[in-house]
Amino acid sequence: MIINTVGTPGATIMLVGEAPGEQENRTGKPFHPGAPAGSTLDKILSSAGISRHDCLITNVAREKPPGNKIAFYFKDAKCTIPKDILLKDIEKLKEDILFYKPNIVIALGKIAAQVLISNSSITEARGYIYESTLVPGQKVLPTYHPQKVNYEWKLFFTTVLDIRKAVKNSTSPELPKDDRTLITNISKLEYIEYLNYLLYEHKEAIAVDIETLQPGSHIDIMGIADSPTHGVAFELIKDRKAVYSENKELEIWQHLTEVLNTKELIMQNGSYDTTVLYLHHGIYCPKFYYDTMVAAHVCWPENPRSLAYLASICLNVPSWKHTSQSDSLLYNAGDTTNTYGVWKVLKAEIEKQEIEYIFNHEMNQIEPSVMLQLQGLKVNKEKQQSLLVEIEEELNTVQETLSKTLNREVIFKADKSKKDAININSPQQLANLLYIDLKIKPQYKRRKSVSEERKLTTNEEALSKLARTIDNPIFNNIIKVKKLSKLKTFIDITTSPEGKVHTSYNVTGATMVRENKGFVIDEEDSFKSFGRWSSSKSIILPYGSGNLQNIPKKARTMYTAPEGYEFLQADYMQAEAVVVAYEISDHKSVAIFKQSFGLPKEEREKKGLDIHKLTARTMFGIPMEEVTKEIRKIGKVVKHATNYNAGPGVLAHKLQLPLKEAKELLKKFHNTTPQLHLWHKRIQQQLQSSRTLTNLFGRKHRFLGRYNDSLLRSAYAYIPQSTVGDLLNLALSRFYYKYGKERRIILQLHDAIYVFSPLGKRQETIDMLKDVMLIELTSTNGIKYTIDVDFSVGNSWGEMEEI
DNA sequence: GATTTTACGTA
DNA sequence: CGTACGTAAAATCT
Repeated sequence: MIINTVGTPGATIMLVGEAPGEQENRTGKPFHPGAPAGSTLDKILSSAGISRHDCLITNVAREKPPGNKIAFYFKDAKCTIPKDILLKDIEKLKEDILFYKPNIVIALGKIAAQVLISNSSITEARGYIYESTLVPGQKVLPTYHPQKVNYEWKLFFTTVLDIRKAVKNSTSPELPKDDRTLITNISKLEYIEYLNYLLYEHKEAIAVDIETLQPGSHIDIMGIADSPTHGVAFELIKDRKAVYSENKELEIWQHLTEVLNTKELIMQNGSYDTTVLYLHHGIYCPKFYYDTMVAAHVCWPENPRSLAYLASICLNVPSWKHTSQSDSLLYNAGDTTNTYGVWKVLKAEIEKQEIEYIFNHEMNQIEPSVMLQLQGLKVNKEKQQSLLVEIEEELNTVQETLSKTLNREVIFKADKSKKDAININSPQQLANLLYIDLKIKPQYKRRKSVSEERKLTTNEEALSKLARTIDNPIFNNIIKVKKLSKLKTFIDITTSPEGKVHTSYNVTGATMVRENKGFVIDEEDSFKSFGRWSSSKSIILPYGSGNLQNIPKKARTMYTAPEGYEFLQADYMQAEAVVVAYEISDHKSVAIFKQSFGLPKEEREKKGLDIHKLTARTMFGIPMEEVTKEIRKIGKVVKHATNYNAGPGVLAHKLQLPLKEAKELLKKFHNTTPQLHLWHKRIQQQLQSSRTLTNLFGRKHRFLGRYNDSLLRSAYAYIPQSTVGDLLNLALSRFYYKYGKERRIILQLHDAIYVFSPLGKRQETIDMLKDVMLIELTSTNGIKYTIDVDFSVGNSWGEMEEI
């Protein structure tokens, strides 16, 4: 059946989808309201304030392709070259656009975008207005296809904003006017004049953005915007050669330094720019007050934070990111002006949401995080070497054993010259060996839902299960190999010329920049974060394994304190469990935390103040004396698992018990601690009414995913996890600004701070840490409390003892 | 060579 | 049907 354009003649908006589906084919209506995509489209339109009666609706292809596979209409797998049969439909689409003359066409999904604007990357193109390549002069705005939104519900928010933007632009057929002036050909003399103007006459903040060359992160373009409509890009390096003589460049930098030291600054991910400016030019940027990435993180933590994304939802400017390589100066000027524009919108949003406190709290963390990145951490080369030797020896022993038992050469790393050998670290080869050659009962990965396809696995969970059920040392040896090879990756690392490793701490959570072919680009698809820092490889100082928040204990031993210092670690005790206990008003647990506050370890043990013993005791209804080590462990695991709503399967795995017993344990726990389920109910109600949760510091998070169990679990974790994250980061920045000159912070590990303490000044350091870390919290129902801190010391990061 | 998948380290 | 994060190495795609 041929499905033609439907809708209200005279409508100013035309929606163009991909091809009719099953139901459309039967009913003759594109995006039939009963079909999944049609019903999602209706939800999107209504959230954007319109309905399908305000639109003309059509598809690129007018007939359902066989098997619903759109690739049927194309000559290439990427669906860019249409077959003749589709060319006829495209011609019809063109005729319809010319006949109905909509003011704006919305391209839903990549096929429509490919046909209408010759760009099939929706992630890159969406949210911007283009002139159609199919119908010259026609305005087009691409966004996600409703079916895609169906699969990835978090895209709903963005798609609605895109439609709203299209509605705003539907009052006339003209392309939006671009009133920005982007200066890219300014002489040195004019530039210095401009810098002087900024310094002496311009009153407002300025937006700054540097472009850098990799490797080395050298600044080739310096960008400044003094308003959302005026930006200046100035080139310092061209074709990898300095544009100016040393003296002239020095003169420029002197003026720049003065500007950057004096003006209030706006930046997008200024963490990167300020690190480079400080490392290469000694420029400090004391008034860097406004970061658009931080602002977006506190306003919309669940959405992307790249400048291209922010500009698409905050501004009505043309798309410019694709010019980064063809015209890097124009691109940079676009970056700075748009950063300025985005800041103005986000500033208003911060005020509207009343989250100035969280914004400033995050801005305060940038300097300490930059300091940590620049400072790095020294590796003890001798220890590193001895660890490597130790691991190699152990690996060799297991290699021999495994080769003998299998009667086959065993290797731990891909090696094309050894065709008959089996690589234990290859999931595929290992699966073949175990499940085909040795005919062992296949193990499947745990699935998130039953509809997912079953997949073979050779992960540790599967191997340890096999080791328990089948009496054969091979499984434990394989596990050993995998563990040792993994450990080796943390030890066999390159260090800087000074023998250090560096990490980039990301205040806004997930990494936002990545290096690609020597260019630093925005990471488009990672946009999570619960307010904790993440740690990743530094592009500026790329030494070490990158992430310093996941180093195994054994590998930590190669990080030793410098002469005259010791590692001192300050840890929030049971932090998340304390937050949960107060949130749910678990009076028994609260009493334990209260009584043990400030007591040393021995004292707590003497008085039996142990939260896990309490859990076990309450669950089993036995006196404290009868809680053995084993029973306490059960209490500990159950407490932990239930805090995050884990199921019986996980509990059974962790305690190595049959599923039935795990179920009974959970039942026992919930019978004795009914408050937990009640709290989960309250969270569910909040999510249903506003989709928003607020942690104890006022940090808000909107949960935009589809309302299901996975979203709920994520939500249950939010308040304890993000509150502890904010608590520690508040303490860390307080320490940095108050004691940073006397004591060096070394590491941040989510609920712990590490510092170097001079030998003989341990108590002084502890007092400083206590001063900044003991912060009073107020639970949601108004109870005030403080999470206790414990301290450990050691010569190396890996060997620390509680004191 | 680029991208995706699998596995696994930490709090 | 713990959550959050990041990286290494293998597998797969183009």
